[in-house]
Amino acid sequence: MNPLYVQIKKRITENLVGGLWHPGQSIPSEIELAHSFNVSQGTVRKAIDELAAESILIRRQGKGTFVASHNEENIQLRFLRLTSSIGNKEKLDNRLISFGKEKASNGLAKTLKINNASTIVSIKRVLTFNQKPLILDLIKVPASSFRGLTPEKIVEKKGSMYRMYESDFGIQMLHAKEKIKAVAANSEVAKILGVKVNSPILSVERISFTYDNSPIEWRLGLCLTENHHYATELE
Amino acid sequence: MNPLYVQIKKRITENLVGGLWHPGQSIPSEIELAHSFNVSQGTVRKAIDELAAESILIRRQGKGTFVASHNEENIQLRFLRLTSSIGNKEKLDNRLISFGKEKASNGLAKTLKINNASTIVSIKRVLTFNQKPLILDLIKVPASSFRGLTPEKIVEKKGSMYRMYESDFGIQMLHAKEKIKAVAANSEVAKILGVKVNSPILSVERISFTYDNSPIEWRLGLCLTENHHYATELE
DNA sequence: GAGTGGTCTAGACCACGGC
DNA sequence: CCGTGGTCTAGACCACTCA
Repeated sequence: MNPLYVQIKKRITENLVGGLWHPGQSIPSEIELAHSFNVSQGTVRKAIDELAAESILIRRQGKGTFVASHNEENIQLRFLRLTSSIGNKEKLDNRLISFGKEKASNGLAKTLKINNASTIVSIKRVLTFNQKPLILDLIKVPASSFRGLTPEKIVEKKGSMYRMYESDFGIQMLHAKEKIKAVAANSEVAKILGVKVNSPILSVERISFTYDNSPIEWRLGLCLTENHHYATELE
Repeated sequence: MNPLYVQIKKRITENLVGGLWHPGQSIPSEIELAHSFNVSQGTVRKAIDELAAESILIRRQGKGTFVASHNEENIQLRFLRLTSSIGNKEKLDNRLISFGKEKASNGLAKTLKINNASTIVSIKRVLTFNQKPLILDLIKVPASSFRGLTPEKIVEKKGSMYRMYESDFGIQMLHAKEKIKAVAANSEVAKILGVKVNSPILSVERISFTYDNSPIEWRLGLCLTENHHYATELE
């Protein structure tokens, strides 16, 4: 049998998945949860501690515990690790290049855990900072999870796909795995990003997950790193 | 005033810095620590919890709490994020290219928090996997912290600088920050890594820290990513 | 069986935010 | 002022390791 706090953690997660508590809103207080789950406050605390460490919940002293959201005022683009090397604030923009549906390849179907040849939505877009192209994104998501996804919705949210997934489809990105390589720009990429063919490009392949480690988006980001870098920390 | 458990955490850290407890060895039990610090076991527990989360201590149920070490049997190269894309186990090797002393540039002095033009040890080496060159490392550390560092010591430890820092100099690397870019190979790099000039190369700049966030090593890793990738997770 | 970390409880008090 | 999360305590019991 699992420890009690793990069971509580699971029940809280179920409430989040089930849509009982919504992103940005507060969940019941620790004392209330302790009563409704018939455990001590300390046990609820430990469960919430872990969820907070995973950035699924956010504690605010004196106010309550809140469901994490991509729609927060301050933090936009929670998953964007690319930052300017010279440190100036920059204006982000989003230009859609193509939008269409296609059949998933076997490899993609496997990583997204969907049936072979399922329909997926394929999106190509460019992120620009200060008018200059910076990242070419190729994004693929299962069509079944995103019925009603249109080019207009992408343009509307100005770059933050995850905000849109959350507010328009009730799907929350919680964590992601990335594989990073250095590659040479081919002619198409070079043209879109405005560099010479064979210029070095940072390739960032990402698989994003929602609750219970379900993969929900595959993405390939091709980034210019002349004046920017991908920042990370090791422990 | 800081919370009690933060004070306890600090006192435990001081014992680690002061060399009272050594890497790989166990520290006193929670109950003993609680008595000697005159606090409850729960408070010691919370302090240790945080240190364990930072990979500074390692808990082992039934055995005790241990000081983390780079000399662990299983985990070698704790900070190496580059892995094979095809997933086969590979044999790592280490070839020293150059070893010398020089004056720190102003920029380097600033990042390592040492005086301008202090003496630093500069090391160039290649890591090979399965006989093929994979990473060209340029490493710079303050000479004052590593008196007696010789080329022989580097060759001896076969690649793990951090093991050597720990066992030969009592300096423990705890965490690091990295900046990643894609760059083009210049002629020297191309020659050493065995690729064409202007091939795309993954550039990983790392600053490593010991206790209290003191920087102790600057490193630039130039990696081939044809068959390998840098792996990371986002939360 | 003795000793370690891991879980759980109950209750007290503190620090912060907002009415 | 009240309700929230944050800290601290004391004590009970469980789960694991090793002699």
